[in-house]
Amino acid sequence: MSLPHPNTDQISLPIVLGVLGDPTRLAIVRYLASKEGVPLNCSRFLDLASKTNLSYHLAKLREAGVTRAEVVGTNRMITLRRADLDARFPGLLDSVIAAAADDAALPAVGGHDLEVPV
Amino acid sequence: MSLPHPNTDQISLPIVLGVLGDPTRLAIVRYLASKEGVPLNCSRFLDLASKTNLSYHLAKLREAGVTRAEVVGTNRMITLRRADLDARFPGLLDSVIAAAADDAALPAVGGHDLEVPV
DNA sequence: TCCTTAGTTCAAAAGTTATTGAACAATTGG
DNA sequence: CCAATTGTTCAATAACTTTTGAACTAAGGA
Repeated sequence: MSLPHPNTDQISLPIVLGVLGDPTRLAIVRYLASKEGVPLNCSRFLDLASKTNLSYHLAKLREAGVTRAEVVGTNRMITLRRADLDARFPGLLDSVIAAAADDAALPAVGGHDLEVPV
Repeated sequence: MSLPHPNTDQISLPIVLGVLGDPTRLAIVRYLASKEGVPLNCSRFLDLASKTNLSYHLAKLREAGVTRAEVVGTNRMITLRRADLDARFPGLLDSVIAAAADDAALPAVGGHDLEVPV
């Protein structure tokens, strides 16, 4: 079973901007960008919001085409749709991430760094 | 008498993104960008919304730090805060404008091209 | 001075988004 | 099978945003 995602040409600029105009979601994107390539499950974002609320924000990001969620067992592995966003809106994601990186007012995520237990 | 504007370091990324995540405001910004350097008065945007509603959207853009409004007689002359936005969020405005340029779903503005009667 | 033009403000209504807790479903491990 | 883990859905509420019309202010021109 898989979750609904827009395809690349359906990604809309105002919707993407609107979705990124929320500090919680911006923090999620920033964290995904900092671990780019590594699929993360939802619980990695629990310092940002409650489980229910995260489900809501992650659905918004997915429906806007910003993230992709793959079902793996009971997990949803989440990645940034970097290639699709770069194709559709060149430079946008990079400038947003760079701007978010030095915005002290944004909530931070992280600490428990155990993505691949060696 | 002058209108309140945030100064450059007060411009916030989520607020800017949120403000741009509205098709009417994105169309305003796109039009300002297409006439960059030329200050435009509010009535130039009347194909996008009613006068009252424009006042609302233009205030949002101004309060977010995206535009500057200068009072000249009974007019408010509006410009993009390009230098400030570029300083604060390098590349962001350009990528948004470029993306908006080829988004057919966005409302268009223009036609009556009489900014400087020659 | 009076009229017009340009834009704002206000209050109300309508619509949308965010947040919550309780209940649910699906998978995995013991 | 049972329990735990992971995440969703639902309904309710709270909080914000958008849109509207009527009333207003302030400047400029006749």
